[in-house]
Amino acid sequence: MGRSPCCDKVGLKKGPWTPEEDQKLLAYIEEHGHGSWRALPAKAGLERCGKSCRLRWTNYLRPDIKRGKFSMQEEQTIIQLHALLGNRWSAIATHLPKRTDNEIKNYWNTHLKKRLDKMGIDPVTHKPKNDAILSTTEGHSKSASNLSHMAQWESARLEAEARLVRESKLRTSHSSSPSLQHSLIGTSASSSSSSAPLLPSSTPSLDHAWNNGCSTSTVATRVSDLESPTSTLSENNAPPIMTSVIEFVGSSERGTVKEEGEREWNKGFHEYKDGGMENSMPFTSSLHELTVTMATTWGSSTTSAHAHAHGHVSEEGFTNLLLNSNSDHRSLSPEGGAESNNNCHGNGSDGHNNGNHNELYEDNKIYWNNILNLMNCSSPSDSPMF
DNA sequence: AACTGGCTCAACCGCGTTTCA
DNA sequence: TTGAAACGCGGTTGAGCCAGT
Repeated sequence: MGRSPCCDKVGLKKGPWTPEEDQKLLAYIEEHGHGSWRALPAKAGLERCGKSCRLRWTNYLRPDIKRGKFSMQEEQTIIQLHALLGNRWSAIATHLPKRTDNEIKNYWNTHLKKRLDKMGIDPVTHKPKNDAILSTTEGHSKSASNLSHMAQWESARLEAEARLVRESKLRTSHSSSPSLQHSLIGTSASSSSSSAPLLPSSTPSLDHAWNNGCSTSTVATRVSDLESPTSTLSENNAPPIMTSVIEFVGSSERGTVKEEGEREWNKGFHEYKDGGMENSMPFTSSLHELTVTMATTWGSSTTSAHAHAHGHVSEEGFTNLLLNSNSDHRSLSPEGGAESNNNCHGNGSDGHNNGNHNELYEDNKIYWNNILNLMNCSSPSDSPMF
């Protein structure tokens, strides 16, 4: 289990990539796919380690990477997901199409963290720094403390999903075209990671492959909009996930995952309830009831509701939910916090630094409403486990 | 013009996980 | 079953840029 020795080799170049190196790497991958990263540098005529090549490709050269400023919506999504998932950048990147985990991580560290800090919110815990401010709103404090629980559950959920994806890959591979099959099996089954889909050797154009890869799958659904540059679940992307969900309904494998998840969520629910959050979250006494509740709650989204009616929801639902929660005026909590979404930690946030506690409190309140709404929406039934 | 300090982000490092012989 | 190799993730670094003095 030792460290990968690839970067220890003497004579390998480090540091910034030159345009010539980029060109070589691009040309090679366009023609052959990356295959084994380890073997790639030699084959491509690069004096780099495979790891460096992979990083350069995933973070910079890939054709589907969106560069430039983050939109406000993206910022909010990052903040909300960070509150739920912590520093799981690849998982966060899953929900931000065309952004790399590295980019998100950098953006968080250089912009968002500071912004939250200025707002008086601890960027690590997402709890208000000044507890006194919230002392009159015990519910929010409890919400804050329970958030870490939620994050743990979400982690468990993601892991369960990853298992599901892993299984689905194996399953779908039997019915997929050989090239895609190669692509799916060839990727790592790691929960949060997989390399970019391998390109069929006959693929004439890289862009073409990226744009059409999904269509060759048995899952014709194009969820390529959800593709995330680096990511894990995203790359395998929604299609495999959805496939697995569809295929596993009623199957024993799915049942296993479901049971696991059910136990976790039941456990979580009790902790959650003990924490006084039962009013903020549509937990119900039975999974069926929960599903129905969520389907009803999500009535505004046909897709989501439909998915819930079948007991599962794809990643897409979660992402859309995040994004929609920023733009529409759904009010899922009694306070209707979603209505104020757009200003709490976006552009307007910097205007709240002057120590006005009322304003700060309002900011925090809105902020937490957002997160709680998010949790409402991305709650258990969101998971394929259900 | 020169210096300084802060900021940004590409790239590296080290570790944990997964794969495979 | 085991251990080495390969891979991917998150934390960290440092070169380059820019604004302020």
